[in-house]
Amino acid sequence: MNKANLEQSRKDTRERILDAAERMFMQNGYDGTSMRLVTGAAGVNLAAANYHLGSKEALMQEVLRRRLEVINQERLRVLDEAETKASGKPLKPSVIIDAFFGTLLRVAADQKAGGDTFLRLLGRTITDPSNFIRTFMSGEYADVLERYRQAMFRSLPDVPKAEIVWRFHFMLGAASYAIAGTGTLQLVADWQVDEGAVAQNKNLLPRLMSFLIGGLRAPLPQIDDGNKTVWQ
Amino acid sequence: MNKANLEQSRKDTRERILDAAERMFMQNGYDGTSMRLVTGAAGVNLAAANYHLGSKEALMQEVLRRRLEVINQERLRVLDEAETKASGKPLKPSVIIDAFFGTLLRVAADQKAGGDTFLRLLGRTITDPSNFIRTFMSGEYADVLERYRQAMFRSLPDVPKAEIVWRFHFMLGAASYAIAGTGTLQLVADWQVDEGAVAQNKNLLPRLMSFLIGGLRAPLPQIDDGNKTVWQ
DNA sequence: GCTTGATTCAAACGTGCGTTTGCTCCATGA
DNA sequence: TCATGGAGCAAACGCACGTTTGAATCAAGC
Repeated sequence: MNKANLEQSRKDTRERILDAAERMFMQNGYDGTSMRLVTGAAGVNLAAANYHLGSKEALMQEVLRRRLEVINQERLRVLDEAETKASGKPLKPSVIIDAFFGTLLRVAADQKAGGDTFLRLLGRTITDPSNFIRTFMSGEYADVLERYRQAMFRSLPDVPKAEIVWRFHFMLGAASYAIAGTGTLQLVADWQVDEGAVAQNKNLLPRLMSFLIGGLRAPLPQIDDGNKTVWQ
Repeated sequence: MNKANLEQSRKDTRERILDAAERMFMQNGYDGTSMRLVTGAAGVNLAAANYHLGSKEALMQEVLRRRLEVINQERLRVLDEAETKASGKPLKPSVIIDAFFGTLLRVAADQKAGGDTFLRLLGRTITDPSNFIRTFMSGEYADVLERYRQAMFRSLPDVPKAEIVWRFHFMLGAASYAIAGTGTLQLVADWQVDEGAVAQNKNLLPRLMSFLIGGLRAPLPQIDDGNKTVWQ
């Protein structure tokens, strides 16, 4: 075995662990997934997971990081591109929303394998209670969220910033639940029948986009502080 | 000790376990919560949980059931009342949405204690991967979902039913994430500062309602099957 | 040919888990 | 007065967990 093959072999084991972990975490959640389950699914020795990844927490972080890195860099790139094209003018809300949520679904659909699995893992992880996951995700998203927040503020100068933040939260929730693919309440009958249904489903993105933009542009509610501006 | 006091004592222990479990499950998730943690927080003996509730799974189900029962019965009552008042005519979408999500928040806000804790637990449980929770929740929601689905279909006769189901899913996601109170991405700075913030926050409901109705009434997306109807 | 260092592996470590076991306590009612 | 049975309790059960250990394996480099 030459050096390249050795390198390949090492990489294979590590990535097989990551791929299996992604699948198991998606299906069973973090606490519901054991190292034995992961290494069993990956077809490697139990100790290999700790050897290559360090710990269960580090394994989870790497599962999330390796894909979020690609997605969030692309999110920044697309936003940069849109702002360059707009040459200083504020972006339309729909452009920002598509750059954020559309990029997520497009990148996931592009991945050779695991894109769909990751989407559903992400949809569940976003509400995970465990502390180290919340901390890690905050860090991974910090830059992207700050840039998109500013873009939204510029895009909607007449809307109170608190209102924008709230609606961004609602959008995140709607998108997360949809890509999680199967919440507790299985309303869409053919969900989870096909493993690759979420990312492959080309109808999800336009459906989601319509809903999100509709929600974002809805008339502002009447709030205690007397703000009655209609958002249009 | 007379019969009434015995009864009271029995009830107290059982309910203290349920209250503590509700709090711990909300904070740590189902798998992340141990029976020792629950009974410790409740100030009762470890064996008391199995004695009064049977098992950890049964404990979780009872935590959810005792509040969902009240909420879902009220949801049915409010919908019945609205349909009676409409005397056969289809309801407005906003009325249906308020009957579903508004009732949830109002009932939770009414509860003397634990309403807010339960809301956040519910927001997280709705994406829980574990099988027995999904099965249980499906059963608990079956009647309510069927009634509301039919009401929505009648309310929007020109909109494809598949589209209505999708948008109901989006709404569920937006609401769940918002009431979970703290997702991984903490956009709203003052969230989770105050234990009673969600249910007490009178501004959440109007904000959520505006967003949901805006999303529900958004123009229909262009779908592969060529449907271009605008939903208005 | 032999050392080196990275990888694999079976086995074990200690710990925390859900649950069960007997025992004690004590109000109840015949 | 005393048997009855619900409730509380300390202790233990067997098991699965994350992690570590130390030996075995093997290509690479001198």
